[in-house]
Amino acid sequence: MSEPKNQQATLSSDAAEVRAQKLAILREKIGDVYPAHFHRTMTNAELAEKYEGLEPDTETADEVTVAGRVYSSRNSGMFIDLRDASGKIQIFSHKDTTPEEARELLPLIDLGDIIGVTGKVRRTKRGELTINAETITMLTKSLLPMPEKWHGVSDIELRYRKRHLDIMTNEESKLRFLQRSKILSGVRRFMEGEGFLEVETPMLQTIYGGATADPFKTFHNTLKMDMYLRIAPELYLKRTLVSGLSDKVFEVNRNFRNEGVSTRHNPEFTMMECYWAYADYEDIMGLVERMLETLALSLYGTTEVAFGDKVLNFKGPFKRVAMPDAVKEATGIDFLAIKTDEEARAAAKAAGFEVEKDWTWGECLAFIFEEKVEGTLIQPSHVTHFPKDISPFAKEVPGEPRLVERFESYCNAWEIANAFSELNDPEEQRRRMVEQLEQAHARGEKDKQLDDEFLDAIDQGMPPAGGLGVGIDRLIMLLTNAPSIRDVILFPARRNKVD
RNA sequence: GAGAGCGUAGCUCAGCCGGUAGAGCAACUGACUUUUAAUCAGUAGGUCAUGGGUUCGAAUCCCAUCGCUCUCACCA
Repeated sequence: MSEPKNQQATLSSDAAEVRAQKLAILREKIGDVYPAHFHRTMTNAELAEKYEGLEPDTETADEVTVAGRVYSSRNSGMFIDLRDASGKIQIFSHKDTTPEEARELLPLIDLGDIIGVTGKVRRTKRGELTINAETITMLTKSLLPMPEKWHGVSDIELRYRKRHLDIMTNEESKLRFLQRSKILSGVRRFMEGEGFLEVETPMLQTIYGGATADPFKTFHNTLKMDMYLRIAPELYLKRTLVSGLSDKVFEVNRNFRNEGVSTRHNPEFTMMECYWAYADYEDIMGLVERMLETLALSLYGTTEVAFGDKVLNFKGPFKRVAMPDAVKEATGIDFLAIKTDEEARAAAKAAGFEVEKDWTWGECLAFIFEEKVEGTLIQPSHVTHFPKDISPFAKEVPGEPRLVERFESYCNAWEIANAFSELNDPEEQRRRMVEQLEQAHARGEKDKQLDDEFLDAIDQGMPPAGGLGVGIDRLIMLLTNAPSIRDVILFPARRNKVD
């Protein structure tokens, strides 16, 4: 709708009004409803662990202080389930054990409020670890109702727009974001274990490059110039490699691409890129295998990971297949026997593929690969020997100059990694970048410029190296059984909505 | 960008061969009191996304707009 509705509308619902009234009463009664200082003696999980062996129907003299959000309330507040990030604890308030002053607060406490409780620990005869409340401290009054307690928030739009409600009420969602953090730190730990140094390179760039994608453009006021959010860190990481700071560098950070949004694409996404001097693309294959295996093991204790109705096995070594071989097997077309672009197009056309009339041999090969092979690559596998035409930063395969030492790792038919033996011949690099630039300009991409600073660094001499990029969000999807990239990004890109 | 589908109470959902809006949870009032989605009785809550049209009558049919989802395209 074009006219924004009054924001007050959401607050005027009964539940919210009642909460506002309760807040006013609380302010009158206890003063500060949002106190700055409160210290718990332990988390709910620590409490559960400490008293794991406490028998049912047993009281202790141990006094503890806990804090958390009220998730449910039974018997008019006599039983309250309090949750902090670590877990749940039951609070018991009864006239025999809880002073009048604390019990007076109970009618003013709503689901979703954050409270602190001090009292003695016991386990009820039903086996529930419980604190007999002696003091109750209001820490935060919630002015909005909690989502339905049994189903949580299931409206997909709400789950993405109000992620706090999603995580608050959906255990699966909470777990997935915990796993995301674990995977991210796992990637860093793995790379450091392999001897890589984490570095940070610019996200704001004056010349964008390192991939083919539309950038986000912005403007620097003081420098008075256009800048771009990076589409890849590649060129800066290579300049770092030239420096000799480390022979193994990596970066985990956001890339930005001004393109389509889908279940597998978010305009900003997390990429891990690394460059390894004196290594080649085959060394990188081993690195990818070790990394995925390590991550799966750290999450599940096994390399077998459920995804939808499939089971993905990340145990290395992965299957390896050269792109021309894969295409030959799938279609019978032997690209290595085809000499010219024209013959390649004719062969593709004869096999029923619609090819553009200016496509090269390599473009035809890659197209047929995507059409016929990509979708079959369910278990983790490496596809090697890419056409040079679509790989401006990779070294030629000795004896077959139309192919390069490049591989992409696939899983569940998605590309999850892209790696090459990095081109370090300055003259060849310049030729290919000029060619790429001309193609970009021909496409109407007029902002694309030649990165002279990068070429200058390559002129200085970059050691032979293997390089790798891993799409971390997709990797997380695979490792956490998430059907959409929005399920693994806390706040995925949304259209603005005024309601 | 194209196609298909969806949008009903704070939340989860019924109702959709057109006859004037319903349940559960949450809320409120009361009862009960060692519960585990507590229970019982009652109350309140909706411009059925928005705007138009067809009709005696529209949540329901049609059109447009907004938002979302999926598929495709672009792209990894």
